[in-house]
Amino acid sequence: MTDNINNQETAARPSNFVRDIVIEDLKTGKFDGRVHTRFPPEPNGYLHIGHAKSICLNFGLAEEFGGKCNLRFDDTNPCKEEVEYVDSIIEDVRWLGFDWEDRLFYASDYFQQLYDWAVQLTKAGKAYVCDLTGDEIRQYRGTLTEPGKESPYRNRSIAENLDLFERMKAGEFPDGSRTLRAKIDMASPNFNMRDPVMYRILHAEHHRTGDKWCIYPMYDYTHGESDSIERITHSICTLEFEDHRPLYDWYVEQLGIYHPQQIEFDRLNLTYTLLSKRKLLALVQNKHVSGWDDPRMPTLSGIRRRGYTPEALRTFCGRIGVSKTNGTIEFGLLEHAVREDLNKRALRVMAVLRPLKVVIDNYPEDLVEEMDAVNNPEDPAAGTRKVPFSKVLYIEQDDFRENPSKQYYRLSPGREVRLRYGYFVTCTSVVKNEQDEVVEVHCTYDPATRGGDAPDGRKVKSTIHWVSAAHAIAAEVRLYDNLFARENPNEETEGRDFTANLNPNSLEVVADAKLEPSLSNAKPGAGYQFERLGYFCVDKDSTPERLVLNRTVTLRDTWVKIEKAQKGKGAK
RNA sequence: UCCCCGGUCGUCCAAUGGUAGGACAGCGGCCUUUGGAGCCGAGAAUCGUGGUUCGAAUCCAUGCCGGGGAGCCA
Repeated sequence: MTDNINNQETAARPSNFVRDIVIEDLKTGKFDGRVHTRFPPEPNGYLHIGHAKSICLNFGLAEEFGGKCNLRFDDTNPCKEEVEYVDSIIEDVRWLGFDWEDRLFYASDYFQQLYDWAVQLTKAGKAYVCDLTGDEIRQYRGTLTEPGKESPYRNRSIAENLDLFERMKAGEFPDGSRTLRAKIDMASPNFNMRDPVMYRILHAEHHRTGDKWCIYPMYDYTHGESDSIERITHSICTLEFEDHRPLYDWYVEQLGIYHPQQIEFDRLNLTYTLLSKRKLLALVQNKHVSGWDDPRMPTLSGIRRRGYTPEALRTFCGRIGVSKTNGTIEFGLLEHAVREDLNKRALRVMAVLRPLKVVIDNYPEDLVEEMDAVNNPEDPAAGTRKVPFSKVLYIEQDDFRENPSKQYYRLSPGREVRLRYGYFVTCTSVVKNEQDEVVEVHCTYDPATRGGDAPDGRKVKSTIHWVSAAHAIAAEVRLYDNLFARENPNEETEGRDFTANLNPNSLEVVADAKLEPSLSNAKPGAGYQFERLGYFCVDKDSTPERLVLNRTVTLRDTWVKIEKAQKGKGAK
């Protein structure tokens, strides 16, 4: 194990305080040189990118130090949990590329053991059955500044407690009528220690145990013991559980069982993004999005459908670091991570989102040439393909300007540009409609520049993409922007809830994009770079008749910056 | 108001008493058959005040600011 501490890979990883604790524990032999973590979601919603951070941390630590990481469902509240969520969580963690082998567990697997331990604590006088109502418990608990009062049921005899707890389990009492509570300290400055509830009565169907139980253990009572059963060494959770650690420790100490170490880190916050299961659920239920896997959602299923790769996500999670600061990561860092990954791997292809017809007047009427195009300049092994070229083409509307500014150097009247992998063409005239809009551009081409090279060495400032009109495939392309218009979607706007911050333009559907023919058998999930436009992937809504694509992310675009700066100047 | 946890470039993370460094963003340049990618460069921070020390982002005190906490949720 010392080898694991000192090997080069370890040294190369960025340090963070959780990792430092693990390294220190390995050094001192605290857990006999073991590293055993767990990722413990409650199956009450879909996983989002915030969970990815936790997954990468937990599985990553195990990976780095030759340890293990379990997947465990914290399913102690049957009212909120569903198998649909269990299934999606399993799929998402796998997709991220992690493997828990045969260590898939459920807190509900431990219900009997947990019950037995509760009996043990009761027998030891450390737990009691309380008949206070929810409201009364709250009143007795005290306030931030005042200590709580002891429950009148606190000093019941052990025999009575045992009897009542058994009858709670047997279903003799209605929901909410009694609880089992730990007998700790009603005057503790930490609310979690003011006789916390261990068990509540819930006559509810559990997605795994059915109606076997009508009492369910609380998170605080369950978590440490579950970790203990699984021999977890480092129980990593988010910051809001810091105040719960004394209770976590109390339970395992009173029980005298193996004691894992809880460590808290900061949860992920992303600009323009909401990472709260409750609010994401509301977006789904109120149809603000098409579902949990809407490509605008920060869920792993949404992100996956959007075209992000697991590699990009893992890189991102590694790069953002782990600390105890409450920070917010800029969304741009995530985008950078996908671009970096996709740039290396995505096949290039030409597609025109908003077609403008181009006629090359001096090109033979019926000639079709197959031009050689490079599939990925970053990866020679990806090879080349043929792209048909003909007299009538589509180019991007953005790539033509009748009255260009000085800095605009794409196609305009009288100017020569390169059609990528095609020819140099010069604009000679335009055709306009009644609204004075350019609907057709006429050009001449230079036959000597076939493939895009000028034998006389002359240069053009711009290279633009195109597709042959006769060969183009029509497709629907969905363009996405931030789901929220505000950097912090939680910020209230005049007392209205977070949905007031939704970006009305987060989805734009381009109904009639034109794609080069090599895309004809593209399969759902496949990702491409549309040259000069961005990364796109085939959506599951595609049919054999009609492709649907999602824009994953645009390419970095310095032109929009120049344009914005120009407009800014013009305004002043 | 009481308890807990934090405060380092615009953002996120490092520096573990010894030259404050990296990434993203922004800016300038080079290169380019993607205004992409790549390459180079400059700029940019230790919350305030005292103290300990030869030496403090780091240790101590205090103030300020931010986050979390009064579920029979997790």
